[in-house]
Amino acid sequence: MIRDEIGRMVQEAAGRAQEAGDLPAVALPDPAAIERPQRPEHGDYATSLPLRLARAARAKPLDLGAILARHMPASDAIERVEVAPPGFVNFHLSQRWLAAQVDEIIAAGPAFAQIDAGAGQKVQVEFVSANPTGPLHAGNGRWAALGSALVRVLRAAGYQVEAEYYFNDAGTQIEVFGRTLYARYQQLFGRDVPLPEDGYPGGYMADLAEQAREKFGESMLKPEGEPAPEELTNYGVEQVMGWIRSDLSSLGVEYDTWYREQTVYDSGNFDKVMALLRERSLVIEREGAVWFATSQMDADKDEVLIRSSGLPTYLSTDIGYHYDKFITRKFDRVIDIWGADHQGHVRPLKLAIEAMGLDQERLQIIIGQLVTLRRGQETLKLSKRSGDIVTLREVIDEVGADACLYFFLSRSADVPIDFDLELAKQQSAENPVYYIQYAHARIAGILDRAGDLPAAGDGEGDVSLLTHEAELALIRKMLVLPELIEAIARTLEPHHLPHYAQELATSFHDFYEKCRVIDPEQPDLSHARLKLATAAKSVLAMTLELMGMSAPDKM
RNA sequence: GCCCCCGUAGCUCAGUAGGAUAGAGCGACGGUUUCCUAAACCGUAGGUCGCAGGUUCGAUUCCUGCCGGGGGUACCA
Repeated sequence: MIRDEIGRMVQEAAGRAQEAGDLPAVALPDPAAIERPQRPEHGDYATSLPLRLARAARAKPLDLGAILARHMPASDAIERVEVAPPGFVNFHLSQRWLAAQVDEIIAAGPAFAQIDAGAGQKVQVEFVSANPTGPLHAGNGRWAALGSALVRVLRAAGYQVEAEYYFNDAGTQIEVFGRTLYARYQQLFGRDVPLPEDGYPGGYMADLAEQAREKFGESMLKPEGEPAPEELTNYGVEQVMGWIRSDLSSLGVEYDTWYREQTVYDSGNFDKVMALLRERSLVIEREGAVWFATSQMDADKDEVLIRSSGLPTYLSTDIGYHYDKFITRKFDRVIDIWGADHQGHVRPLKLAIEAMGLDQERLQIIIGQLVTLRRGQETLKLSKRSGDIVTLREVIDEVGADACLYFFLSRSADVPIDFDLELAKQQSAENPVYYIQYAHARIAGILDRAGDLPAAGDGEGDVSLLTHEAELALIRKMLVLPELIEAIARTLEPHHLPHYAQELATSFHDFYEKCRVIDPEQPDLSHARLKLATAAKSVLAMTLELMGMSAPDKM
């Protein structure tokens, strides 16, 4: 990345200046902070190092800037180095170097978006992980979009990434699910059985019971008063898991591992981690329950691990699950994406990680604010337990997978989303999604017609002919992608991706208006522009792919 | 009460580990097509960055307090 190269050059300049005695031996920031100025006249990159060093060096920022500029190593990429008040050093890329990047981008192909920030570190990203007690609802789509984009970006950034879905196929909610299903099933045979009070009221449970009847006939019917047969519950859970997988798949979201909660027990990891916590005297028994003594650590209250009923809590299995992630499967880093309604679990789980003797920092939990769904004025509930849900499937069918991904991805995880289905449908015609995809389709159209053009003088097209402002602006925009990937991998904030895609499309559309690509009168320039279009198509496609969106050749 | 997140243009939101004159989309208003897709382009209007202090050469960005909104504070997940 040219940005990093400039950073190294600035450091080198500072080092040389110190050797030459022009700059006092003050500590230099590592690495030198390179920014992108907001205004074009301030160049492509800038550093405020002079302002930062002024105090320690007891010198005027402008003088320091001049010293740095004087000691900057020569580079083909940089045409001009300027010192600007109050103490910036601005770097202008050379037009020739910029134009040459078009060939570089084409030659690199997908590797253009590949950087090595991760150095092969093993990272797991776990997301969605909704209970298999009902179909995914619209809000779950947010975590699907965010998580899958993050996985792709981290891979591009050189991490070895595994995407994982955690199925809570054991525990209280499954038991309730089973009772509800069995009640629905019995009703089909005329038994007057009420739905459990705490059960799942959604209509899909009745559909599921109907399916069960088709499969099992009445063989699941047990004598009155007996509990729900395990086989029926398992059947229901498997069905729901199938729905979930297929919904995610139609969003283009792929997982490497579908992990089952039951595995935490079967593998012995649950017992191991409980024993570990006991060894460290962090487990106490009180009021008939077993507690994790987090108040002895950095918390103001203890947490229940095993209820007085003997059943483990969600927290305790999650602790076992994370023991499995770190100890058994040896991930260097684990990223969990949770909704804000789970934020209370962050502290206790992190304390458990610490209790295992691991650095808390290895577990990063992204807390995303919740999605509320509305249809016009009517606010819709997004809870399986309250019954009336809007499924992710409905949203995908109504607004399309691409628009859905784009919408969920374009907002920071820190802000709640108010999703208006009516509005989403209305706006789908003038959606940014189409704006971006249209740019890709436009290029495909141009490349299709390129055959009509006479051959270029040099046989392939000399990119140094690309000197128009709009051409250079497009190239500059393309060069942002690797920097963006680095930033997203560092901040775990993929919402920059849609904004970038939009800017890139704008740069292309602007170029398209101002520079005619296919012009038989100017074959050399045309071939150079075809290369630029080819490179832009490639970068656009990579950006769309990182978001999980399609890049159509025709619209 | 305590903890977490948010408050930026009429609306929806960006602002990339404090930087130089705060941006985009939509909406509003006005323009652009003998020419590769007008699902496009160009222009105009629109802001005391919730309020008040503090740190700093410099704060939308960091700290404190207040106001407003969302979430959490269960032997639910």
